Amino acid sequence: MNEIEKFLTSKNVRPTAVRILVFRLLAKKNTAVSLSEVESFFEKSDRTTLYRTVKTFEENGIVHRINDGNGVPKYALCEEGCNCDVHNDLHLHFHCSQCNETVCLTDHRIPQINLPAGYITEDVNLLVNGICNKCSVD
Amino acid sequence: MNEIEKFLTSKNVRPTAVRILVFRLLAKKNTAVSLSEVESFFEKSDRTTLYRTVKTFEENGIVHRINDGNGVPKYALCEEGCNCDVHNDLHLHFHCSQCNETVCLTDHRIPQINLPAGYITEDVNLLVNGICNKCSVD
DNA sequence: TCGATTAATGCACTTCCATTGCATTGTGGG
DNA sequence: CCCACAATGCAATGGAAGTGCATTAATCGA
Repeated sequence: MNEIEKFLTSKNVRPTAVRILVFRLLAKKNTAVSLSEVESFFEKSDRTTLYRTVKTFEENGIVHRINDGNGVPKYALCEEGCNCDVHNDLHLHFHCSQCNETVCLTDHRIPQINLPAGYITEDVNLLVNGICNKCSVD
Repeated sequence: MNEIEKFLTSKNVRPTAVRILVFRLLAKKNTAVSLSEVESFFEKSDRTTLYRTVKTFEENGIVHRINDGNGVPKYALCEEGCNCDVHNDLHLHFHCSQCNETVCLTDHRIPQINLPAGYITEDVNLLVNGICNKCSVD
C-alpha cells in the first residue's frame, strides 16, 4: 500500500484504480482543474465515474471546489491537514483572465469579516481575478 | 422621459419596454436574481430577450453578475455611481444557504489584498456563505 | 476459498441553462 | 414616409450536471 492508497484510506475512500489516477493528476497539477479537464485527461474512463470520483473526493475532504466565476467549478487538493469540515481551507483563489488557470494561494489567509447583526458565517470565499505571475512577464 | 428611461439612456441603453420592466424588477428586489427568476416573473416575454437584456445591462455597467457558488449566476443592480469598469463594486456578497437568497452588503468593502510578486489584480470577489438575518431568527 | 453483499464503474438518458442564427417587429433619423 | 439598424421572438444547438440501472470489482464472513 503506497502513500496515496494510505491517504485515501485514511479519508475513508477506497483506493480504486481510477481514484488513484485522479488523485495523481490533481497532485501533479498545481492549479485547480475542472471536470472537463479531468475527462480530457483520461480518455478511456467514463465521464460519470470521474464525476463521482471528484464528488467523493469533495465529500471526504480530499479536494475543495473552487468557483472562479467562469461557469464551471474547479477542484484542487486540500492542504495538508485541512479537513475542510468547517471554516477550513480559507485561502485565496486567484484566477488568471489570460491563461484561465486558477491557483490556490494558500499563504494568503482570508481576513476576518464582520457581518451585520443576524448574519451567521459558514464559509468564506475570496476570489481575485487578474493576470498571474506567468502571464504578466510576457 | 422618466427617471429609469433617463438612466438607461445615460448608460447608452435604449429604454425599451422590456428593459424598463426588467430594470424595475431588479430595482424592487434587494437581492440578486437569477435569469430563471427573471423569466418566471415575465411570463409573456421570451427567454432570449430577457437573457440579452440582462447581458446588455451587464455590458453597460447597469448590473453586475454574482456567482454565489450555486451554479447559476445572479444579477444585481450596480450601486449608484458605480461604473463597474474596473475595481469598482468591490463589496461583499452574502449567500444564505437556507433561503438561497444572495444579497449585496454594499457597506462592507473588501480589504486590500496583497498578492505575491507578478500577480496583477483586476477584480476581487468576496462571497460569504451562511445564514442571513431573516433566516437566523427562526 | 467460496459465496454473498456491498461498492464502484460504465452506459444511456434526462434536464437545465447558456448561447446562437435567423426571421420578424419596432424605432429613430433623414 | 422610408430606410437602416436595433430589439425581439422563435427554433435549435450545445455543454455540462445529474440520475437510474445494469454490470463489474472488491470486501467480508462462513
